[in-house]
Amino acid sequence: MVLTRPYFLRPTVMVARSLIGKYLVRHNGRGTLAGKIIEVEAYVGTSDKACHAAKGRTARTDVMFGPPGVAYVYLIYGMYHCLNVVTEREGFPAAVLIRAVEVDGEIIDGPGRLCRAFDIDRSLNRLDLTAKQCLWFEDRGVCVSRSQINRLPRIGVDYAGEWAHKPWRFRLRTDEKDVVCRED
DNA sequence: TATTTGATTCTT
DNA sequence: AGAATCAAATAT
Repeated sequence: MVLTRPYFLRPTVMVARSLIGKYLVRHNGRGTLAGKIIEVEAYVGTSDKACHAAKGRTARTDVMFGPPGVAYVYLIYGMYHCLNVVTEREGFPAAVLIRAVEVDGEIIDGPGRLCRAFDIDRSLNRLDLTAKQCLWFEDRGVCVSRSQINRLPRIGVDYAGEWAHKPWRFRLRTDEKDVVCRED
């Protein structure tokens, strides 16, 4: 089932954690590719110094101020793209960065490599990810309990001072098998 | 208008 | 440890 707008209209950290185990699905001229999400990061509001929106509403960050469930794709270090999905209400800038997925048992680690594998670039910026066009999220019934998720500091945000330490990176544990499925 | 930097990755 | 490579932010 495709994740809809209300799913993303929630606190960003909650959306980030719940995206672990969901699927990212890409449909393009070469067919359809789906990957289980295993790592994400939350970026929350103008007070979060690591969030691009901390600089205010600019041409670049404008999309984060818009409605949730929309793609925010940007170019980093001149050569790699990063995929985010906008969260929370319109007017509150926040998003979740998709850092790693698993496709057919193979882990695609890192936002730049992920975007390369999924053929994602800035032409997909502002795409509605709830409209099932050429990129969307699916819940395929995979149950991930809180004990299977590691909370870690975000990567590459040392410049953000105190905000750099916030444990807003979520990664699926791969060292532990046969974890009982349970809601919490 | 010029310089610096960065939500990265690959090579040395 | 450093290069690749460029848009956006910041300094001048």
